Amino acid sequence: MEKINITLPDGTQREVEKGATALDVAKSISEGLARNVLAAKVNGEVWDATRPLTEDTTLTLLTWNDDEGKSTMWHSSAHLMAEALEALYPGIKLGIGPPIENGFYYDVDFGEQSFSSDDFPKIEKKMLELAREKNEYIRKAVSKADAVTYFEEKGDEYKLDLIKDLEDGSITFYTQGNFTDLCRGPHIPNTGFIKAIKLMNTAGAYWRGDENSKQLTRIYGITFPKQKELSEYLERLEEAKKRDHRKLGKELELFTFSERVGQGLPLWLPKGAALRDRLERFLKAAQKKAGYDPVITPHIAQKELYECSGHYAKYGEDSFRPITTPHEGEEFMLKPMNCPHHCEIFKSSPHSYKDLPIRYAEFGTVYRYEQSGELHGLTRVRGFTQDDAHIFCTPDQVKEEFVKVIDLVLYIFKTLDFQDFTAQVSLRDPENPDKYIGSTENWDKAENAIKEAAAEKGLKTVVEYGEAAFYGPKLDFMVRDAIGRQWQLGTIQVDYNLPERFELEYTGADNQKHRPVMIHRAPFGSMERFIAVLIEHCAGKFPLWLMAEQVAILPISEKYNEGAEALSKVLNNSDIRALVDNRNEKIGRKIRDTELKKIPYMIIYGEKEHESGELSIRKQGEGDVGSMDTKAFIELIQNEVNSQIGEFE
RNA sequence: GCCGAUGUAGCUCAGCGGUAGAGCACUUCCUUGGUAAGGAAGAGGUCACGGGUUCAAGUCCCGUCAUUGGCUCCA
Repeated sequence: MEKINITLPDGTQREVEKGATALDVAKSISEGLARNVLAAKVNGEVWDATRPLTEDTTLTLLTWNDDEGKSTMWHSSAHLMAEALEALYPGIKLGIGPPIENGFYYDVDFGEQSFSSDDFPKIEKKMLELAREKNEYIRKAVSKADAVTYFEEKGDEYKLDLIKDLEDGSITFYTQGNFTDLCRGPHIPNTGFIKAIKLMNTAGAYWRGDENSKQLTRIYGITFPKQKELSEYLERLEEAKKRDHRKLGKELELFTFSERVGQGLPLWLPKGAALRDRLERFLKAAQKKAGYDPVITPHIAQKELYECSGHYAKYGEDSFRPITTPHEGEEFMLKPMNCPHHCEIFKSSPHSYKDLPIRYAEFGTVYRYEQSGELHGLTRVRGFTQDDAHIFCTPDQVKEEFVKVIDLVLYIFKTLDFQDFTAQVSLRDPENPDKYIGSTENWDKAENAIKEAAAEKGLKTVVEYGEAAFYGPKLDFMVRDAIGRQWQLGTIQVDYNLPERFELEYTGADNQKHRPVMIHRAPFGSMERFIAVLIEHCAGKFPLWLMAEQVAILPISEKYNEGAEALSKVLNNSDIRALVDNRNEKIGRKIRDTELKKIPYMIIYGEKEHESGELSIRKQGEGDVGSMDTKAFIELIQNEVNSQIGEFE
């Protein structure tokens, strides 16, 4: 019998018979491992664990602990759901059923049959039933003609549409139980690995994402190898729901919306405005140190400005319509971007290379007509404020400026406790060099500058080719919040387009005119979005320095209201935001209400404190933390605030 | 924008053809209490808006608006 060599990830080698499978290899290591193998990575490609190996191979066994193992299982789960659906709804047609980040979906055309999420339990039950049969997923290569015949007989036009684009000889079917699907695989060995099943929701989805095509019913689901993991997943979803910024924003009285004001136009309530103001002042202080010059520009501008910038041609149709003057019929647009205004500021006077870089910063409110279905709390709105700045510099200064902006972003992330983040570097699509404006030399220079700056700062980066804007490469910061969700926040973008369009120039050392490079940057991104993410990240328990109400003084009875008021004045004079709960309520009640408002510190104030001057302190979420005098308490708060904000160097 | 769901008191929700409900919040009174809900009374609603069906409509039907889960989009 012929032998082949298997190299495992730890470098060890094994000799097995030709035609052995990854599962066989797993068995030769341990039975326990074999029971957990979902798929295998064979020379870098994910395969069925049951597919025969025919040549020397480097092999990684994939289990539930590997992302590829999970997605294989979810892909197989999509097939299992399709099998259950076919059994329960004969005659349905199937679109595509891929794994996604959390689970899988399948797009289904139910034809005349009615379907709703009320049917989920029935389907889940059927899926479990089929899973217990431990049906194997069997791979079979078919010719294009046979594939077409199969789905013609089945009458599934979607699969036929898919086959149309496939090359003869590359087509495979997978069969488990009574269900056969067009599929490139891979799959788990059998359905028995699927132990816990939950269908999540349904949604309309166009065939091939084209809104002119038929709309199918997309069913989302997720499966696990253990019931316990499903429960944990559902708990995490519950936790996310509790942290939802829309819910907390209402409870903590941060912001609201009004139908009469309009969709996607947030109204900041006093506490939310105070929070936002504190964040803005924090960034302004850092930007001052970093050499930014604050500027202020109006909310509207002549349409011509955006024709010049090119924004009108690209987005004009999907923007708020222009505002017109009463008589002359001049057209003005609500500003969708601050950059054209800043370009005009740059142009207002001549510049020498000695002036560069020039950094104009503005908390600029912009308005964009987002599709109504896209609006979502504070994360997707129609009017929002960018912590915008535009840096005008020479091509040689790009890297240094990038490094400085990264420093600023890192300072913010550190202060607000976003510890887990990655930087996405978006570069040109090497296949389509003509898509981009600006010289190849400048692009090379800028792309290298970004990569070098990111490397110098030790950022964890992901490089995406083809994700650059047509006007320049960019660096986006993706943060992971406290419960593991990813959000895109800050962005730094190089721009060759606007300096060109606005004919910006500076005089170089050679006494010639040169075109500056522009860098757009927004460390928060937008105040709205950032605050939404911050709320969800800290579950509404903001760091002390950001809290609108830092300390609640709770008098034991009305007799001590006066003393409590006096104490609050002392604290307020030391820049501590304190309030007195002077309601006619018992202390237990006041503590409870204060806890729910997430106020970080409480001072219980009664006879004992009034006499001794020693304050009884409670910390939110922790309870009684002992007593101290007023001076010590003030220091405690001030030290905590100072340690949270730190210094931007 | 498209498909589905939802819209009842400040908030969370029940009611689903026959006189608008609960809990919390709010107001007043009683109580003046020591570490997560003291007691009583009261006030509060054109049941999102506009049409229709019906003797009778939060309740059934249609439209609009908004919210929401997705899809498409995102300077």
